[in-house]
Amino acid sequence: MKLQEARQQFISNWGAFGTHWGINRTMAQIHALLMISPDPLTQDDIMAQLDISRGNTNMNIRELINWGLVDRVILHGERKEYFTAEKDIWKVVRQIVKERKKRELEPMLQLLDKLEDVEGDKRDKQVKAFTDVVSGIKKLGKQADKTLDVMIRAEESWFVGSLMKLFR
Amino acid sequence: MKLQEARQQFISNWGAFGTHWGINRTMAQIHALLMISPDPLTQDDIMAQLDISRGNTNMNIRELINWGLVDRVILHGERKEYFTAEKDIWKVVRQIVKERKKRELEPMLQLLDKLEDVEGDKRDKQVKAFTDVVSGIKKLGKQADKTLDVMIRAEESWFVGSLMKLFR
DNA sequence: TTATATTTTCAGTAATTTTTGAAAATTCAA
DNA sequence: TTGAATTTTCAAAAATTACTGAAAATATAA
Repeated sequence: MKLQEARQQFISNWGAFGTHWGINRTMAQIHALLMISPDPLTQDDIMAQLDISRGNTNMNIRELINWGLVDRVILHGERKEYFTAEKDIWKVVRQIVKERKKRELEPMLQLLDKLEDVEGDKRDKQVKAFTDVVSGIKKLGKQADKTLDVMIRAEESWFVGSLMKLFR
Repeated sequence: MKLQEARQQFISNWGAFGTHWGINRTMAQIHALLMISPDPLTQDDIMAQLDISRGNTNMNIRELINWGLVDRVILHGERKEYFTAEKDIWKVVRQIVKERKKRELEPMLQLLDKLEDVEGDKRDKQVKAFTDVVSGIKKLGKQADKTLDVMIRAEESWFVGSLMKLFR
């Protein structure tokens, strides 16, 4: 397969993949494009390569910067801003995990704390079913929270090595 | 907090949570409702409690059944079908992991295999950047694939126990 | 069988999300 | 400063996704 075709396929599939994970298609495509681009790109490069509007490009780049997946780069003597993405996939995954933990897991755990001490007789089937499910989720969520904390701090070699031992 | 309010909050938040993970709101809400319901419910119960149409209810129940998260139940001497959801959150998570692995991770790995052997000189910066990223993702993906396989087969106690040791 | 209860389908509609593009704001070289 | 280059904003339009409700299909009791 030729490079150009392979790049297109990668970008398009990474975009489709994103939509299954609550990330919008364009944002995932910009991320894909920047990951496979050896040099930083300008907003106009991205617009041209993905054939999308200036506004769309700008908003999604900004969102990628918020997620910590893309950085602004100032190039010596250039007026325009350039953008670049982390290319080490392990670092990318860690960054995504870190953000999603903060944005989703932590608020969910807070909610569960509130919901767990619902009024009513634990003998009531309805009350029991509810609190059992809520505490189960809370327990698993707390475990996940701790595990992810360690993972976020870990080096790739350490993590993969440990997992290898654990999971053969 | 009163049970009814807590249930409402749980259902509504579980729905919002789902949308961040590529699952539609209603499907996640039906799942939430069934998880906290001690007894199986009919389609009409679900329609009434979530205030949604028959068609919507039916389609999303079927989808939940496809995901292996909800089961049809025939109740002795009853004409109507009843539905129930797995309440052990560890089993729920394992089932979701299993499905997503099959639906997303495996096809992605197949694609990466194809994309990895792109034509062209490895000295070419463009080619190198592309293949480096693709092989990096493939490597991590394969590791994840193996790890998840073991997780799917594991008992909760084994998994949590091992993680505890590993991650303090 | 037949009648009735129940489930499923799906075209049309509604709601939500994404994208555009032009105007406003900002930046920076001269 | 000024003004051209560049970035940002955001109302409106387009695209996508989800939902409704009634008709069709299916299942079951009599």
